Amino acid sequence: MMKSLTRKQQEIFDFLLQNQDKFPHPPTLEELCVCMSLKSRGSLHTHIKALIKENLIEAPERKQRGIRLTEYAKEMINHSDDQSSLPFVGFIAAGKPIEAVENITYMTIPEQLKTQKPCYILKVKGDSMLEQGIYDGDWVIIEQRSYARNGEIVVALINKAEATLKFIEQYPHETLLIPANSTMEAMRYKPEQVEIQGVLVGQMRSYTKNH
Amino acid sequence: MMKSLTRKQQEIFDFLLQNQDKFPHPPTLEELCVCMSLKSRGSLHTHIKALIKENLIEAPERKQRGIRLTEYAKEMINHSDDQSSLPFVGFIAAGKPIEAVENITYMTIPEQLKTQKPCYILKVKGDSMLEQGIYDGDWVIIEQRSYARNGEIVVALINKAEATLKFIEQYPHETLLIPANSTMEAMRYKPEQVEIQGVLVGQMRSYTKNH
DNA sequence: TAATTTGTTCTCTATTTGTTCTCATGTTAT
DNA sequence: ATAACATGAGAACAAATAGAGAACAAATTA
Repeated sequence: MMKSLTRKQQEIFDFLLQNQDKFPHPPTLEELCVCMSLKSRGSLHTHIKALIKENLIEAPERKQRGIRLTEYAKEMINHSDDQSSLPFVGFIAAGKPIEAVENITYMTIPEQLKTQKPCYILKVKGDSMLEQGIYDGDWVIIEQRSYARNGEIVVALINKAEATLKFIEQYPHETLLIPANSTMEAMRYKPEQVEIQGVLVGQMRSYTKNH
Repeated sequence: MMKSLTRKQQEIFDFLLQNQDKFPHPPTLEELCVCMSLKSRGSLHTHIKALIKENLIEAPERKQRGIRLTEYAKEMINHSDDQSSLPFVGFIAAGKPIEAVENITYMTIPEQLKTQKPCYILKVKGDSMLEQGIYDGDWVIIEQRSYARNGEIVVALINKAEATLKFIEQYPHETLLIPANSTMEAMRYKPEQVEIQGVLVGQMRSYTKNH
């Protein structure tokens, strides 16, 4: 996240973050040049391009409406010191690795849906937990944890390759991963094949749009 | 949401917002020109057209004296301070009135689970929406609304006595309330027996505790 | 009815702004 | 030392924005 910002790029980004409310209108390149003590719009623009590439600044596409931060960028400050929000990190579909999203976004989550420990959010693809009331497109809140009790629903990594969301039953020589869908079979593994990546603690669904 | 106005457009819109009470009649283009220090009505009109396109100003349709803000624009200032918490007001169980809680509590809800309009939160008792993935103990986010489209899930008040959460189908002489549970029957009412109190827009479930 | 006001469209022009270039100067790492 | 990179200046270009003024038709007023 925010891997490769140059010193100057960081400086410009910080300035925009701190002064976003102070501009009546989003600043133009010319105005920013003055603030940054630059004499050339062109120079500034190369930095702006880099910030656009990092999804921190809106791409204006030649529109003359000033330099404005993206929602993503604004989230960074809002949620950096705020413990009511959790990161939405990717998608989970039974049998595939977790598909990480390119830009992590944050969602404000009610206290009742999370735990004291670190949690993150995944979006469910597929119907393997249908009978547990977890549908395609639902969000799930996962507590980051490497162990589980029998009967909990876990994010399990199988053979270090496939991720899945299933009930878990662990016995000395066998680990069962059980979908809540009667059309699917329970899967049996040796304990060392299954790595627990987290435990389901909450679930959410929107009935309005496709997010 | 007011995506991107030009500087001049923003300036004009701001002026109208701040001075909407000060004009005995809605201002004419000529009067606005004076306020904005413009010499040409035509120039101003292009900006006005842009604001009309953004649904911030009513189109006067050649009527004279017609520059006025839309309801949408007026809402924007009222709802500019949107907070992300919604009130948890009570329990809903099929066939009983909504059971209000004594102390209303507030839950912070992610943007993705609500709408622009006022919403509130209920907790579900019972299994009448089981096959829609809404379980006993789930929270539901309800948009306060007195009408619904067929196929939406609504909070319906029957005979001014019983509240329930069901699919709705409305026909000229009959209103159907359909549970998503194949062991239960659809219920048929006369339209005047059914009062819509809200529409389901989101759902949440905790897997950890009993709240 | 006639005169005036007002909204609307049009053309023309000027300025601002984002964007892309080239060139030059440092700094850092291999 | 060489290459790679970060940084900055400035020129040049195209598109977006902005304003002036003329002309016209509908609405309003006298």
